[in-house]
Amino acid sequence: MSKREGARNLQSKLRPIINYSLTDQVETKLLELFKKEDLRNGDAIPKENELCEAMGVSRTVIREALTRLKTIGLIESKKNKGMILTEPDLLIGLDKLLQPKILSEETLQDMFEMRLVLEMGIAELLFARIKPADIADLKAILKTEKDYPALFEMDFEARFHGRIYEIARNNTLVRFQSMLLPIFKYVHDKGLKLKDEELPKNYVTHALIVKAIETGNAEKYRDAMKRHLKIHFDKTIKMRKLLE
Amino acid sequence: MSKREGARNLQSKLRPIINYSLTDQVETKLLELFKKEDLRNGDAIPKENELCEAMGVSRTVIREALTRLKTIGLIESKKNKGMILTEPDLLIGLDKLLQPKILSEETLQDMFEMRLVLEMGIAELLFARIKPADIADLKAILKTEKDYPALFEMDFEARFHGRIYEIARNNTLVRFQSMLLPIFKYVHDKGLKLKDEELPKNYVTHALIVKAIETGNAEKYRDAMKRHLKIHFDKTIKMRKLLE
DNA sequence: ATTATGTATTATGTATTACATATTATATTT
DNA sequence: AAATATAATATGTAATACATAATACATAAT
Repeated sequence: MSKREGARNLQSKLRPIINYSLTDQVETKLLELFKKEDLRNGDAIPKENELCEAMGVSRTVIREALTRLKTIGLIESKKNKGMILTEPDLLIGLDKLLQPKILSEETLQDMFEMRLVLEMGIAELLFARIKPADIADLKAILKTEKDYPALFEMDFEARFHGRIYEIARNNTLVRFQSMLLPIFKYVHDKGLKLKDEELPKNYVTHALIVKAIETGNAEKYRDAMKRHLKIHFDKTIKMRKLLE
Repeated sequence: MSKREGARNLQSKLRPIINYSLTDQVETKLLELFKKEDLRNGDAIPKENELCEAMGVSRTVIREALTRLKTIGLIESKKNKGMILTEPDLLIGLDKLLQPKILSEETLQDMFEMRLVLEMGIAELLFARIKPADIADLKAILKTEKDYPALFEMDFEARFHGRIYEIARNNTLVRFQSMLLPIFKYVHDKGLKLKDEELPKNYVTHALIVKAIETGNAEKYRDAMKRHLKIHFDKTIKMRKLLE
């Protein structure tokens, strides 16, 4: 039995000690408190000094735990008023993290695919909620793209596809996809570049997608969208095989 | 013009002063530093005291800014070693936020729909990556569900649908959907309860979905899934109309 | 010479105290 | 009664000191 194996064997008998810091404990206690007291959105929470006394720790620790909760958007503090529970923004912090340099290849690929999944999956909600005025809007957007040459022009993509989610009336998705797009572009650009002549012959433009929306149904929309995104699908499938 | 309107009018001319706290500024500066220095995953960042001196603020402020970055998973600190940049977990903090009580009806609905969208949109990736062994796995899961009576049995749903995402080989989605499911269940349960006899006649079970996967293609899968999720689609469309 | 143990150093974690500052409520002035 | 000054309050910031865990280095034992 090697030294390392010996250590592991010992570990299985003793189990390593996990040392939760005071801040960790306070954070947990605070979350428990909110739950126990059934505090809602907008309700005030105890003052820092009250928390110090109640938990028997320094204000430093209390404040660090509170800072964490503020960071995830669970509470808000006003200079004299104290602190209140807030409706947290699920996408908070995401904008700071969704940057190519700090994410692994793996995660970037995951996000790339997530956008593809969303574009395809939105169809049902889109058709359930679309109104005539929305189609007019989409057509207006098309006009501004008249000489739409490039395969992936950020601004165009953001506006057009963003509008799709707006029509589907899901605000979280609207915001999420707008955060996703820069990542998508990055992964796209980094991947194997296609020469112009390699562009798929039957490339589906936004205009064709609008047509599918106007005259078709969920399946037709998806068929158009799938072809619009074809090279991206091809690319991610190729990439994922390389990562394996 | 009311007093309030007057104030608003004045505001449009003057624009309120936004007062970034020291911590805010330090946080921004830190992020800039990481970018400027092109720091990567695992790289060490300056010591707290060095940062204090460099920026001319107290360690209190530095530490509060650092706590924020730790909270979103951007850096990690070791007791004597100092701090390093880490690959942030995009889903960090989400588990603390994805709780019915602290989210608005609107956001809950958004999340409910997001799951529906993902289940439908995953089809392409699923079929691009599925292997024979995966189908066997799915069938094994079916066996454990043999007397699958309920419309939405958390554990079954989590295992079956989770496996779908695993097959699609997107780890972030796997984890995301597992966090999403409790929310989904909550929204589902809260909504109008269906009596047994109201259950759709042609309710599609997991078994039928597996069949669609085994013998079909993306469209067939989606058709099955759409019918499997039909009452949920119906419900969310009804709900959203109520919210308008 | 090698291994185990003791020691010093280092950087983060926690505690304490003090003061600054913005907001609210109260008191005062006109 | 309305405008203004004042006090009280709770968070934001600063400074200092010490605790503690991890590492490197020195030392002693075999």
